[in-house]
Amino acid sequence: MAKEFSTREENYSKWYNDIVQRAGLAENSAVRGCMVIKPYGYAIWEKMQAALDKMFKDTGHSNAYFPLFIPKSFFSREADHVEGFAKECAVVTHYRLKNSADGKGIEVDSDAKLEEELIIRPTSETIIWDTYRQWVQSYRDLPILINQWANVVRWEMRTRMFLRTTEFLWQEGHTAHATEQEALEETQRMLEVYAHFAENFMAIPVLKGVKSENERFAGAVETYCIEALMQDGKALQAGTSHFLGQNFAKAFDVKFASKEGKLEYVWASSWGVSTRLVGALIMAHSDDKGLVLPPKLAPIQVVIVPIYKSAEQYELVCQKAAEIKEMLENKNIRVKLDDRDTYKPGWKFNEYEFKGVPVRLAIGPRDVENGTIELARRDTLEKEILPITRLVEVIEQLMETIQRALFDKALAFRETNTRKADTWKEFKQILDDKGGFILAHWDGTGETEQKIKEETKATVRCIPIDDNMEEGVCVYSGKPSGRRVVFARAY
RNA sequence: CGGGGUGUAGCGCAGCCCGGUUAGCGCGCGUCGUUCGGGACGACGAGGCCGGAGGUUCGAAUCCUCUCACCCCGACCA
Repeated sequence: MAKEFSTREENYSKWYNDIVQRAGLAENSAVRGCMVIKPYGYAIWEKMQAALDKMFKDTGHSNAYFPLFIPKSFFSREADHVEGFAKECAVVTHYRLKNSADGKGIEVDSDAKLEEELIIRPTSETIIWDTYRQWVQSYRDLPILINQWANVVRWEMRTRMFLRTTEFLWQEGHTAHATEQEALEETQRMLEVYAHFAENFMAIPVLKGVKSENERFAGAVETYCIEALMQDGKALQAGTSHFLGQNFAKAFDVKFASKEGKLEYVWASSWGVSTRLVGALIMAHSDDKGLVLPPKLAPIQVVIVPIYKSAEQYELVCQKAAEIKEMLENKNIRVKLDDRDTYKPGWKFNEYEFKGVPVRLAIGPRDVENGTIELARRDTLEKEILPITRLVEVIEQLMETIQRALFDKALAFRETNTRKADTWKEFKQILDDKGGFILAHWDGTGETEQKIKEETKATVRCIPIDDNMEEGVCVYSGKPSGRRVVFARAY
């Protein structure tokens, strides 16, 4: 009996929640706004971590860990930074509990008030820069290239699984450099790393660009970003890399003696991606049958489902399946043999389909006899029967093929959903009818952006990094513009 | 914080308007048997302080008051 599954058409956000739940990625916890990331969901995050971590190491970074708590006073050091985060900080005020007077419960011990309140990090710039001050004296101490994998807390009013939760997991890179040029290069290098990761591992095409002033990170001079388009036509910021200038160095007094013997402030960058990427992955590729995962990030790349009637057949088929599993594992393919006798084959087919396993193999007595196996692709839902002798070769090939097919499909979707708008009417029309990315001229002012946002909910997603300069007039104000920027409604 | 909604079995819900004695259904769960190439079927069975507190009443899941929790929509955001 088929279970109901919401479709994207009917109710996009319900479809999304169904996938998260039914694929076993995460569930709501007892704490409002916080989720439990379940093993399968966490396995996807671990795959992301592994790939990113390697890229960070390959570009010269080391991992370290800084405290979860940040003294309140640190926050006020950088003016824009406090203002940006003040409204969403969780604060620790006490360090002890005691039994309540009526003996029925437990309460905060008012005698145990902290002298200085601690903020639970919404991001770590402040504590890291306070630390870097100790580490830097000379140009010889630079650059500092550090990343940390951590959890952060931002007290959001409305949350959605993976896309916006009160606590989330991420990585944050924090680098210190002797020159502006070097810091800027670092910022751009990491943006490239993110773009490469998104496109080659997540199979999601991204636009690289710069944020408008309104959307810039609190405390940054410039925020670079990668923007992806989801299947409902909304944009999702998939990663950011900030050029911090000397803002934090000045706020935390981080100076170094240059080769010339002059005392100068250090230049900085910071960059991060979060578990939000899991949400992006879901919304970019999945279909009405469930999750669809790109092979490079799939915790299970191939699942083998044995088909049998009798106990003898079970033995026979499972033995063959185990051999196949080993053959594939020798090629570093992640294989699961689901030999549970407690579920039927049909049930398993559906199970792995909504879990997004890229390739499913089914093997039964007939196959064992004929030396064949049934192979089904999750992305296209195509099935074929092939000789076992060709299997390893075919699957190795298929991993590449599926990875590429998902990217191509997502790219084609983005291309058909990227449109130019030259008039205000056209602009609104596109948003109402179709959504997607809109390339339009903008006068570059925060006021205009704000007005556009109020009237349409669309924002400037980014000012693309490319050479497509083109004179025009702002779609809203009619003032001159030097290039088109990307607008969209966003997550 | 505004506006709307929902709390009944592990999950999804009906019952409530119009109070009535053992509180129901589907999925899931357990045992047994037949099944097994796209979510099998039958038989039997387990599982509920009807969100919490107070009130009205001979009698409350149902009516009243208060309270708590969660969800959706808006203002903020990776």
